[in-house]
Amino acid sequence: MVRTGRPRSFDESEVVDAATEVFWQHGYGAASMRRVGERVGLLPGSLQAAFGDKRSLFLRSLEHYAQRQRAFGTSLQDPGPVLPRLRSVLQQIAAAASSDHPRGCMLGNTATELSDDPAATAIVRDALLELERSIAEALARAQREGEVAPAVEPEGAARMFVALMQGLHVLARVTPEPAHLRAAVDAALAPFSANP
Amino acid sequence: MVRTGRPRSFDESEVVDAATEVFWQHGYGAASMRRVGERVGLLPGSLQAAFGDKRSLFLRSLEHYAQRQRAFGTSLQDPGPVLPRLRSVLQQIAAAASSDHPRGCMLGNTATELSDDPAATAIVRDALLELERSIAEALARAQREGEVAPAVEPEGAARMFVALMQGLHVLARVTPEPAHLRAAVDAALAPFSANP
DNA sequence: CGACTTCTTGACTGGTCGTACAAGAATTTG
DNA sequence: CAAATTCTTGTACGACCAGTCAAGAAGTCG
Repeated sequence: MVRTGRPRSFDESEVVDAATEVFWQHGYGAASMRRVGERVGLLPGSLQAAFGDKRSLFLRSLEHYAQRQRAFGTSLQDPGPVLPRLRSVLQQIAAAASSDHPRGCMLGNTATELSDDPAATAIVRDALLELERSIAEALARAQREGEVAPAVEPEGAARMFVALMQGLHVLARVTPEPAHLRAAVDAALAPFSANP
Repeated sequence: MVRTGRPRSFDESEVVDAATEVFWQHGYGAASMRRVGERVGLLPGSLQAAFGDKRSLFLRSLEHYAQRQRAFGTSLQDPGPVLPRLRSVLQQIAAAASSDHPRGCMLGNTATELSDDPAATAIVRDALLELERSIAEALARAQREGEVAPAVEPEGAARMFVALMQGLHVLARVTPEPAHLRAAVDAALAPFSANP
């Protein structure tokens, strides 16, 4: 069955990209369909026809964001030391404190704003659980290779790191000085190294 | 100068209490003045006359919330072991995961939603900094008394705990099982005890 | 009691929002 | 070329919102 009729004048994935930016920056409630439309040169009607209602477009943007986040989790599985990579990502989050308009993590933002929406929370939960698993596996491997102290319990530690990441995103919004948060990162990582 | 005229028919602090509940639960954008008014039996006009615009009422509610939070910080200064008290508050946050409608921490919620509002972020920043100082002082004292391991750096550790608290609030919104988060709490606290 | 002040009421304004819809434009199929 | 199909356009609708305001209600002071 070949699709007939007038073809789309826009690239669907570009619109999802733009919508993700808008929802990420402003949140679900404060972002309007008109704003998303203006950003890509589309009128309300076209958006509705192509993506359905606002919530549908948001959920699609959230999935898109979650998909991008998976890249970090899989990169942790690459061979080599794990703690420096963990430190790097935490410090990147802390560094957002010096940004003019830190926008946090869209997963955490959504958890905060839309905790009553089952579909949204499911996407967030799945993405964070997957990240947690990736970190736990990487920590377990690093432990076997002698990088991480034997006393560490990888699963609990991974959950702690996920919570810490979300907390740093929140604090980066109100902390003017990134060094402040880097101290928290150092304190969290200090007990993990096998070499005292 | 005695105030004349018709007296207020409502208790101002009761309205602030109610407004705090509404803003805490729904956030700034999703809460309406009418909703706050209905909760205490006031019409829009009365609210405006008594508290000014919506943002003023919100900032007052946020200050009210921050003031209540200070109680925990000062309670940490009481003599006696510190780590059990720290564990207790973290586990209480984790326990919110089993609540029907976890509403997180109003400070973190505000940081996420209103990071562009200077007055709001200032209140959040001050409250979290004060909490951080309280934790750092308590940790330093516990360290002198042999409860906390000597290798711990109290200031960095305090910042880490504040971040962890905010992160747990976020995760509690999407995590159905509190035990999941309690494992993160245990992992965070494990390296702090002086007795291995 | 009466003048004065403050508060409450309830309607109203201007604006934004999500969404629906009808008419025209563009493309494919027969 | 003509019919069918799909997309774009622009407008319109109903709902909700923050904030305003005038008129009446309820007190206090002289």
